[in-house]
Order: sequence, then structure tokens, then C-alpha cells
Amino acid sequence: MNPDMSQNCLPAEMLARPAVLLGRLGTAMKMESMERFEAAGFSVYHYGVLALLDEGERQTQATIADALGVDRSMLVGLLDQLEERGMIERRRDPNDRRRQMVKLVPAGRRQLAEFRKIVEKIEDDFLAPLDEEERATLHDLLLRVAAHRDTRFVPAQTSVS
Amino acid sequence: MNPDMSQNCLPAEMLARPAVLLGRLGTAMKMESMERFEAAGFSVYHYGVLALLDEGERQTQATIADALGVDRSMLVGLLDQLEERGMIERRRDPNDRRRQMVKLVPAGRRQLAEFRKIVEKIEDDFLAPLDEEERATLHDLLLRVAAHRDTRFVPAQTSVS
DNA sequence: TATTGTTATACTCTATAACTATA
DNA sequence: TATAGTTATAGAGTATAACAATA
Repeated sequence: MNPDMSQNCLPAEMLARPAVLLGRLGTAMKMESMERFEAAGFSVYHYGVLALLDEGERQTQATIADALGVDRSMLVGLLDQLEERGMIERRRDPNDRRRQMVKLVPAGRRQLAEFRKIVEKIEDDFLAPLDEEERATLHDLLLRVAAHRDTRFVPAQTSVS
Repeated sequence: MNPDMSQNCLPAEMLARPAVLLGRLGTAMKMESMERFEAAGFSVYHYGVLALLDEGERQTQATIADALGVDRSMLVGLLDQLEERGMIERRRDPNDRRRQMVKLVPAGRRQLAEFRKIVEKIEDDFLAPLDEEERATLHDLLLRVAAHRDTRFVPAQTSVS
């Protein structure tokens, strides 16, 4: 109908590449997430920290930073903010006073529940055109790609020891 | 084996979310692309511009910027660089001297061929764990998600007029 | 001397706003 | 007055480097 519609489009050769779509969509996804967390008075990184600590106390800040893939110097500010709001606790390791042990406290656990709602909403909005099965397929494909290039994406074994 | 291995991992609840994987992988994809294009002396945006112009001359710079989703002020520099290297030509529209018509010239077409090799290499490295059929599935899913939220991802109709 | 956490610095990216010329 | 393109400015975000305390 409108002969100019193709003028608004990305080049067909780019649309044909899964890698291009992945890059564009992933970036959009990240921006969307950041905006929604900002709107809630937090950042996406706060979610990552709380989700990580929900799996257990950490003996050093460095392991948190490494697991989440953020710089250690950046993590300091994130933990400061979470601590100020009473969501985590830091305390020095008595055996090695350079280290800070970090753990989640009840208020943090409650906030994590709120964060999960935000994440579910984002995902649901974003993946709206896909049904449950298709989302599972997408997840499987992405997880394999992610695990292949970064061991941080390899799901942890349930240790028997 | 190593009891600390799960310490390096992202939280399981994040790994379980396709949206999280999409955001992380997409960002990694974009960064990887930028680095490889930088290494070749260009930027990913140069590829976008050439790929777009390969589909036909443009009557204004604004349609290029809008289609690629970059700011018009940013496009100026990209076109300057491509013009300096003799890959595109700009000329004023005689009917409206505010406008610049932009088209690809042979050297640009040759460079585009090089860019395509880079993109194919990136994609192949990135999607290494997926076979052809799985890549097609991934592409289909991503395209539907992309088209749903942004008409620039709706593949252009082959016009009959 | 090396490591943990912290603070300070510098730089890149990009969004916004001004500005010029044409209409 | 509005639009196309251009240039200049400013601010956010982040990577790097320096620093203090402890080992």
C-alpha cells in the first residue's frame, strides 16, 4: 500500500540475521529493564545482587562482582545503597579483616519479591507474541549459546557433597 | 567437584529467565560486534548505513537515521567518514537544497562485501552451539518478538506496483 | 609484596540543544 | 515559521588508576 513503508525498515539482510536481531533486541531489553527499575527507584544491578544473596551469604564482595559481571569498584556503590536501605548487611570477616561478608536480611528479601514482579512483567510484555512453549524453546536456545561462551551461564550442579 | 563453582554463576532464578539471557547475550553480541568492526577500522553503524544504501539511493539523510534507529546528528559523522573514504556520495537535491541525497558507490559496495564477511564470522562464532535448523528457529522467534515491538523489524513487502 | 575493598580520575558515548541554510 | 542538516555542549555511565588497610 504505502510504497515508502520499506523505507522505515532495517535492511533485509540485517533482518535476516539472528545475530543482528539478538543484538538489537537484547539491547532494547536491557534498556527497558533499566528504565523500569529506575522508575521503581532502583537499578537492575540491585536485583542481581539481591537474587545472588538469596542463594546464600557471600564471603567476599569480589565473588559477587565476578558472578554478576560488574566491576568490583562499581559493586561498592550498589552495596552501599542496599545497606543504607536496610536490605543487606556487611560485616568484616574476623579471620581476614580485609574481607566483607555480605548477606541478605528480611527487608531485602521482601524487596526481592517486588523485583521479581517487575522482571516477570518486563518479560511478559517483551515476549508477548510467544506462547509458553515457544518461550521455553527460546530459553533453551539462548542458554546453550550463553553457556558456550561464558561459564557463568552454566547452571550450577546441585552438589551432593 | 569444585564446591565453589556455583559461586561463579549468575543466580539460578536469572538463568531461568529468557528475558535475562536475551539482555545479557544481546549486549555481549553488540559489544563483540563493535570490537570486531573497530578492529577493522570501522564501526557497526557503517555497516548499517552501507547495507541500507545497497537497497537503493536515499532522498534524505533523515530516512537513513530513522531506519537504523540512530540520531540524525550522529549520522552526519558516519556519512562524513564514509564519504571521505569514497564509499558513498552525497549530493544536494536540486528541488530542495536542504536535502542531501545519499547513494552507494562501487568502493562502498566492495566494502559492504567485506562487512558481510565480518558479520557472518561473528554470527557463526556466537551461535556455534546451534545447528542450522536451531538458528532458523531462533531467528523466527526473535523476529516475531522484534516485529511486535517495533515496525522497523517488520520485513518489507515486495511491492507489486 | 599481594589482596580486598574503596575512592578518585578520565574518558567515551550519546542525548540535547543551538545554529545555518533553505523552504 | 518550519524543516534538513550540521555543530557544539553537557551529562550519564563506566573503565582505569590510585589509595588505604590488612595479610
